[in-house]
Amino acid sequence: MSFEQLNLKNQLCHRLYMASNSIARTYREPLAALDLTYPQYVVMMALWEKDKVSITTLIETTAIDGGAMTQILKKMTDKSLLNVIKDENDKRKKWVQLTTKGDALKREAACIPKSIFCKLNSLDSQKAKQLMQLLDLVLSDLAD
Amino acid sequence: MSFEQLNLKNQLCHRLYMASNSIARTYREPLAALDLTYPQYVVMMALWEKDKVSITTLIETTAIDGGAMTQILKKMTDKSLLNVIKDENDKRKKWVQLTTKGDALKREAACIPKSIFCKLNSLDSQKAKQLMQLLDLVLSDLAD
DNA sequence: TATTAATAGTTTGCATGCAAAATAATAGAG
DNA sequence: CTCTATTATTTTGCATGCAAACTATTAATA
Repeated sequence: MSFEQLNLKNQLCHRLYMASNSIARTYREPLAALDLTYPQYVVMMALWEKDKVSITTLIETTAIDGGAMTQILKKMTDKSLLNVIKDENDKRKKWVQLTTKGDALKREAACIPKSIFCKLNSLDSQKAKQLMQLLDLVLSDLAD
Repeated sequence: MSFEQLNLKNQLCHRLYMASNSIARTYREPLAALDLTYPQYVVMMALWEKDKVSITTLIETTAIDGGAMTQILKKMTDKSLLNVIKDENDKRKKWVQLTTKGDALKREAACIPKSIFCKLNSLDSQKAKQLMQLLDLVLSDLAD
């Protein structure tokens, strides 16, 4: 009885695990310059794209864990990047809104995507697009 | 000035982040049945493929953080899945070796890869292979 | 309307990932 | 053969990811 299907080299999951960690690690340095962690950067990107959203929406958009989100928003509030505002009508709900400082940070972050992409020498635009499409297939298949 | 490059939809890293978390989450249930976490499962796969390796080798093979590895091996030792043995000659070095129980677990794990792959309906063998190759490009580009 | 179900967020406990510092021991250079 | 550099592993501190329990509110229903 062979167990080739258990070889690490055949595991898509392990490739994803390594690639995801590897690329997140690559972001560490440039993001440290902005005093942001990777998940915090994801939150910022979400808000730069659409500001003033509910926490639930932010969780859906970023795919960041709800429990972690509470802590992340707390830290980002401490850094004056955003404010969390209670909804007047629905007292369960809260809104997240960038501060002027948070919005302005967008300009400093603008160069990051390109600087990362430049390190991916083997990946031209077409392959990057292809990779994203394949990842989207995985995501839609595993969607709850 | 546009900031499209910062849109979440254009971020390869965010796709990887979501896909990696998503697939690891998918493994949780089947692995819980074996009382294994995902990184512990990766360690097991590495050892099923090649037993009796040094911790350094195991870290390289699995791409698991060294600091985390110490804890993981401790927990797996407590579960009698493996033993960590000091090297006689080089007292810095340690060897990791599966127990009979640890080796036997391979038979129960053998069905897991297929059960996961079955959930990836959109991903036929060819696309899976393609995806792995693209991920390998990313990995080699970002290799230290 | 009194109850019950569903929502929106937070908290908690556990398991990493990661960088940096700390230990211990072997290898190398002079 | 010392002194120093390198190697192997552990420890520490911080930031999540995740499941489950918990709190506070609002919605739905009998």
